[in-house]
Amino acid sequence: MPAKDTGTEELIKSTAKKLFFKEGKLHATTQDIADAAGMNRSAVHYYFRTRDQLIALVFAESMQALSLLLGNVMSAKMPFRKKIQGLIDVFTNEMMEYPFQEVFLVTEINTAGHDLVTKIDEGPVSSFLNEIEKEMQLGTIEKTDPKHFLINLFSLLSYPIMMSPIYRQFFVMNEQQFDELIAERRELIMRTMFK
Amino acid sequence: MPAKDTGTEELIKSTAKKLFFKEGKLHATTQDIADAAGMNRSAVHYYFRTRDQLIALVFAESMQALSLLLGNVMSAKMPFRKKIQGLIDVFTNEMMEYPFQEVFLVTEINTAGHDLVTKIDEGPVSSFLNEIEKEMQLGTIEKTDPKHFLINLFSLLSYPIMMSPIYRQFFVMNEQQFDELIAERRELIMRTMFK
DNA sequence: TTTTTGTTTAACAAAATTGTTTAATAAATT
DNA sequence: AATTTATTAAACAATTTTGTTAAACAAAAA
Repeated sequence: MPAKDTGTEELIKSTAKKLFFKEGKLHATTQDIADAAGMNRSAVHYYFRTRDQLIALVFAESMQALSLLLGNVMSAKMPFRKKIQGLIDVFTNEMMEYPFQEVFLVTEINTAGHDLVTKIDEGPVSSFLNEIEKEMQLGTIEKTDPKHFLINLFSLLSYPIMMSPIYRQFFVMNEQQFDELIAERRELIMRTMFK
Repeated sequence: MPAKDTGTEELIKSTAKKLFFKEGKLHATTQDIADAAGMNRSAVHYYFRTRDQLIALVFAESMQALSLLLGNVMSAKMPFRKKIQGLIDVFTNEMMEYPFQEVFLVTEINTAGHDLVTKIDEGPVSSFLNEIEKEMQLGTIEKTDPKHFLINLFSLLSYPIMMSPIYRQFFVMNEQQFDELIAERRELIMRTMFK
């Protein structure tokens, strides 16, 4: 027998993620996925039974990965400023690779009603909120609900990238020009968040 | 004959918008729309022929409406600060009513490849960018590419609302609590954009 | 070599979604 | 009142998408 080959299963998942997260094709069918992966559609069903199960898995893994990624940076032993710099770097990279991941997640929640509470570790976030609050008391950053600080940060990081198909047309820029604009933002966001 | 009744046609469109923009059900079928509008699915086809045409129309109207809404504020004869205040108010209201409108637009562009250049009036945006640049020279706001100023503004306005299903779970807040958080942001965004 | 096991595909079947046609209905016009 | 026109809905048909089954295939184990 062939040694239990995890390759194909992984290929299907990563292809699904490519279509959903990279290309923003939220309506991709199992046929679309099979085509993009260069295989028969039955393989998709063989490994994941139904489209819904594949999507549920992609959803769960996406949440887990994001949670882990952010959790690592948030709970790292670093000075606050460095941590924010880390968050900006890590999250910008993630968004550049998967611009529509969050769009997929929110749409899935809206349509299938997934429950992500069980899929994320609240710990790092809640202790990071405390850290933000301390920093506010130190006067490094403006005093508000620390949730606003986090929301602002992710807004400035995510929105421009996930909405790039709209804003690229709006500002009449090609993909490269827009990428340069995004690159400028790492420093810009840093300046905006402090002071 | 019955006087050409625009009521039903409008009802179908507004119901489609409700599903797409308000509830974020991007996969809504013609049956879903008909059900939500309380009518037979044939009516949808009678008025719009195909699902694609209905969606194309909803897309175009959405772009037009947004363009008009923002254009009006941007080209209003007001001091700069007032104009930003106006943008914040108008856009927050729009987002509160249709949280997933932009998600719909970007997904449509990704899947159907709509071309929105023809659907928006570039004039107001480009002259508003000039106005932002002048303000930067006056020193009211930080000096960068004025596009960043606009992108920052819309990021802070849109993202938290369109991602609320995720962040509400993230921060363990119910709908009302989150709405209060959003309400606080009008002033917060104003403070963030200036200084 | 021949089993056994896991993988891939083709063929089939079922379900969901879309689109059309035709008939019924109702209101305005002639 | 008869006719025309616009609307609605039921019935039907076509297409798309999903899911299953059975056979072919390949590689490891017996």
